[in-house]
Amino acid sequence: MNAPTASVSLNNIKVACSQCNLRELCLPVGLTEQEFSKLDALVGGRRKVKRGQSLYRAGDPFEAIYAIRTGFFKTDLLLEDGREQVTGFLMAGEIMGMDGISNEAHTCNAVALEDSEVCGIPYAMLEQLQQEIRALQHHFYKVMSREIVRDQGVMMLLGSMRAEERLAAFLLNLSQRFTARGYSPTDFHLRMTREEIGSYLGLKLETVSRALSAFQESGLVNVQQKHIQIVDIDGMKKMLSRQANC
Amino acid sequence: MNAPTASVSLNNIKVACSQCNLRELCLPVGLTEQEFSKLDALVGGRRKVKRGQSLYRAGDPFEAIYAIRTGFFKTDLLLEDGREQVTGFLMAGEIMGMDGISNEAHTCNAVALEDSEVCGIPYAMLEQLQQEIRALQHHFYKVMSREIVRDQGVMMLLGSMRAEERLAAFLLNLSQRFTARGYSPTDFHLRMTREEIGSYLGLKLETVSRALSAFQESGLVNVQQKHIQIVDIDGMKKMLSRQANC
DNA sequence: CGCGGGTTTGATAACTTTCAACCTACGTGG
DNA sequence: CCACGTAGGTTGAAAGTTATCAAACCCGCG
Repeated sequence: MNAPTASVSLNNIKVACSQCNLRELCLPVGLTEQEFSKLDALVGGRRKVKRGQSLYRAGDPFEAIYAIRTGFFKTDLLLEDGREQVTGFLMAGEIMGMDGISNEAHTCNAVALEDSEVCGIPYAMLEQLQQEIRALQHHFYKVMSREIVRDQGVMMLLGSMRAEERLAAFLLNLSQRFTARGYSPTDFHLRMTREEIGSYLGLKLETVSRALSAFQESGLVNVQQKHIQIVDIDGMKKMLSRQANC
Repeated sequence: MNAPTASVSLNNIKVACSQCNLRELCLPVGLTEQEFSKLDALVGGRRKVKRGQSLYRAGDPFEAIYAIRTGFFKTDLLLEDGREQVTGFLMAGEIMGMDGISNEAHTCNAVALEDSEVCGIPYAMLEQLQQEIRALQHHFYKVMSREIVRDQGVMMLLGSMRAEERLAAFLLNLSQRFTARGYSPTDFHLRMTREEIGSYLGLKLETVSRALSAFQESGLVNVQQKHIQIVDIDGMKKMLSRQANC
């Protein structure tokens, strides 16, 4: 057993991307061993973020992007009057902070919704490494592009759906992302409050609550506080295509 | 006079980025002459798109991104039921098509709202050239990041503003972009219909029309069909910060 | 055991959409 | 060159959806 000695600080434990069970979510496939070892050297190390704490705040100088190892985050913007607009919810394997590239400062806040751990990837080094690993460059463009496509989807949701449709789309999206991580597609725990869901969906918290109650009423879901059980996932999907029938 | 012979097809006229008066909008600053000549070789050539025509459609294989030389575009998604969601309006110097990187296919349609001309930039070659010109890599990441930030702004608009606030934000955004291109900040021509504005802002065309009428009523703007004259630009800006006072 | 954040539910108000009629400008073809 | 057709725009009244305000509830935690 190679137990670490006391002199090895926990902070020095580097992430080994090559060993990470999330690498298929966050890295390109088909890297060589050599490429992996370069990558392992790049990743700056893990950082724990306690529930409620910020990983970064709007205005902070941009230095790194972050891959979530464990936990759950929201990103939001604060308006002058103190109201917040949640712009995204992020889970393990997803990448945060790319908004900061354009101005060399973050434009939103990233707040942990549960105790979480992230891998920091210093951006300057990432740009450097992309010169050496073409697959990484290609992959990273894809990641950013995916973010743009995701945002377009949210714009569509906010621009053209009604409250219940928005909530159905939201739950189905979560379901799909949990599935991709090996969790149940139909049973999950909401890490965010109704107010945060509402902010993300452009609704008030009461409206979110009412929509959930309505779904329960129709037998689409069981809601117990933050625990959601999707009973009729096809019925939920029909809520989205329903617009096609009007 | 070096008049082209008949054998010189118009299609062969290459763009010279180094000569383009929009290069400051679309390229990094500080490129060397040598770098510029590489770039000139890269850009695939101009393409004219007549009003109403598509530059690309959702589902088209992704081959290139496009910089707008002249004209005006909208990007939109078509829902199953035929309704459209406009996701952006783009003008000279702006770059389109980055949504296509993630799936190697475009996810939206790009339609010219007036006779336009674009520079196609084959994506594979762009990735290649970034290996040679670091400044280009950095710049292009910034462009994509800016797109993400822009989308966040739209999400905020759709998620937390009322009809008149949305329209005010929209007009001020146009004003600012026209200004950056040397046009009047207060006098401009809308290239899109009320319906397209409405789709972009998550409103019905009648609501857009009413909001414009209300602005005219309050002496904020003069509206004559598609010609907009902003009379009280500070008043418009107050419409946005107004939320802070409630 | 009680407090407080988060949630649910009801009644009312505010906003936006819908439906409908009418108007305006522009391009086409006689 | 003018008339007419049509797409786009404006306005009004009614309906629908969501927000707001208010009260009560639930549950975890100190």
